[in-house]
Amino acid sequence: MRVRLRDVAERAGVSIATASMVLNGKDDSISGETRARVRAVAREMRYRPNVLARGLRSQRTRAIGFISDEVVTTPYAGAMIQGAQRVADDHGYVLLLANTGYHPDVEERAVEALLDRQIDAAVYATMYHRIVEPPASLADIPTVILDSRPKDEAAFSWVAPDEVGGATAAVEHLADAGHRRIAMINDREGTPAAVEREEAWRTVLDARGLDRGLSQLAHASSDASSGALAAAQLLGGAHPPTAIFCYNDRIAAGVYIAASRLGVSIPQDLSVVGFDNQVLVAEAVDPGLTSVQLPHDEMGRWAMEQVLGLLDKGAGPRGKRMPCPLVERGSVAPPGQL
Amino acid sequence: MRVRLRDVAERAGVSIATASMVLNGKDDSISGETRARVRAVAREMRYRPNVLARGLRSQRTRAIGFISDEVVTTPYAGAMIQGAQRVADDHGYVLLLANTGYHPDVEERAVEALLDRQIDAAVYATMYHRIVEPPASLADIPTVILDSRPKDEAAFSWVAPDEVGGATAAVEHLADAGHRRIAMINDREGTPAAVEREEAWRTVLDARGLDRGLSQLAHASSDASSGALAAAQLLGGAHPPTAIFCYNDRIAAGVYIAASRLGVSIPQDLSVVGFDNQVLVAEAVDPGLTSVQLPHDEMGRWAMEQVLGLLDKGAGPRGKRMPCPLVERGSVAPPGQL
DNA sequence: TGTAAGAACTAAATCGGTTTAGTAAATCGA
DNA sequence: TCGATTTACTAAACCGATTTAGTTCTTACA
Repeated sequence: MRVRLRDVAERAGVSIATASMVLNGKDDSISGETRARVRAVAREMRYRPNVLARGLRSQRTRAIGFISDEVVTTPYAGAMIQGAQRVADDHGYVLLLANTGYHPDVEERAVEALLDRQIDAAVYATMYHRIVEPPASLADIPTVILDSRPKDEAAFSWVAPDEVGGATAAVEHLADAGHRRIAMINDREGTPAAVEREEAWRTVLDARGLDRGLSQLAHASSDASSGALAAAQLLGGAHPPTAIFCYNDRIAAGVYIAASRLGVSIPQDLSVVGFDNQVLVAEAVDPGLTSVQLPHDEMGRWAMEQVLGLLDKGAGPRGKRMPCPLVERGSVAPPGQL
Repeated sequence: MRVRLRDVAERAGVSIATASMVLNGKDDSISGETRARVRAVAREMRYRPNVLARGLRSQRTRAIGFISDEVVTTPYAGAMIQGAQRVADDHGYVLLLANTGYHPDVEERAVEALLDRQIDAAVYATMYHRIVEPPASLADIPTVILDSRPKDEAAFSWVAPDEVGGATAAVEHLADAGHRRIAMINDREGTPAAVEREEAWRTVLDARGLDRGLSQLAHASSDASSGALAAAQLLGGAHPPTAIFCYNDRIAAGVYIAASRLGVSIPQDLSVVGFDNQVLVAEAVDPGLTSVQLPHDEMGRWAMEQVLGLLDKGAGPRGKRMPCPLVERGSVAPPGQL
């Protein structure tokens, strides 16, 4: 059997109450001698408190619920869990995982299951940046939203990528290289990520006085073959772009495919910038893809720090946009003369 | 506050004991009328048992620890967690997550933290197939190893990919297409995965009477640029292979890069098969990469089913090799005539 | 008619801690 | 020197369930 507090107390010749207080640092009124003895015995017997019993009485379990739609499955997502996990671990907290798979019923059940376990707080993570409305039952405990924004910003803290900043850096990088016909292939769905990245693209073009008429916008669904189709159209037009800013790396991979089929070489004839910085994709293509990094790890850390902060300082909800740095590889060069 | 069992009992006009028995189905000696009343009241008051209290008394928490080295971070890994999660969820269990990041101290601490929470059983998952020795403290509860094999096979159940089966299918697929000079680029580390895949490659070559002297073996570290180097060497030799079987998809991506630089076209001049079936990579290249799939989801499910089985049937430890199907895309064709 | 057996419940112990309300002895101030 | 604090500790309540050992009240049988 496990060593119980009672065992420690008996061996140290003190009451359970005394042992408890010593081991929890509430030992203002315990003599140094007793204190030392209890500590020594506990260590010697390798005492570890039963977290269930403790939680039952004190109503704090040092467990944080991590609720995600499909986050766990996506290649980006690991870093979010990882970031959150590390911070939790540093503070002696544990992560309780629940996957909901988009289904509201499942989500409801999953959240209930976590609440039944008396989680102290929750992180509500999503696979991609969007507007979410977490289940009502989460309102009872500190909850922060990870990689999305809440419908009601006053109700929850949140972190999301600074899409505008990242996209701006990407397009400016192309403009700085000398490009004047910078196309964009955006995602077909009007997600916040898509809207904000497109907006940033437009803003930079305007600011630089680049002809929007020649800097075309195309759409694709988020995979390579659809990206290839869109790119082929763009490149086959009358005034083909010399650079393409892609909604994500998978679409960018499609651009590589189309370019290679059309005999357009990257980066000599065409510069490409992606988004997500999925190393697997970015390094699988030649030349390596310059891409905007989504700060998953940082967001995960921030979310967990925020949630722990809410737990003891009890501050109000806050929102945070996490910077998205541009990672340069070999897919951008000055435009050739056409 | 939450509704407690006491509240339900009071409202239903019965003792706490009676209410408990009814709601747990131990109601052999409870009248149908009382039974119905308690059930109705519980539903009406939306009663949910406090899992901590229950676990404290009954010593079963319906929580399974999921311990992983870095599993959470890798793109393959999500599917393992997902598979395990789903099965756990179906049986009313919850997953408690711990990441250890290879560090033995951290691992020790993480496992202790889970044990403190009275997990009923554990899944010990790894990022890649190898031989592991889980911490001793896990011996006290049912534990199954996911994506690796234990040093002591009598001590733990385990699931690992059927590397030999998958690799055999891959090489036979190439041989069936007519190739006689099938090279392999293996991983530099001698992991079980590498050893077994190479062994399968040799076996097929022998069985088919293919000249091993011409079917060369090269090595690379598991990334695209290293793969490209190895492929360039292979393709620049006196009798270049007409097909390459790669240790993984990242190396295969490197083969694409080398081939394109050397003007070797896939699949006309060179067929390629990868391993892992990382969709992001396999679809980012053109033509799509034929690859052997690692059955992460299935392994996750199997591990969780096994762990739950151990929990109530208490059977002995078992090992399982999960089949790795070949996923065909466009990277294999009959060899050109040289 | 008396009693053993069964049906339908309930009181109380228990799980392993935390926390509150006390208590006995030592120290202090007047 | 005596009541008031302070110091150092402990008994017991409590958290919210499960579970064991009874306790009534019927019913059945001899």
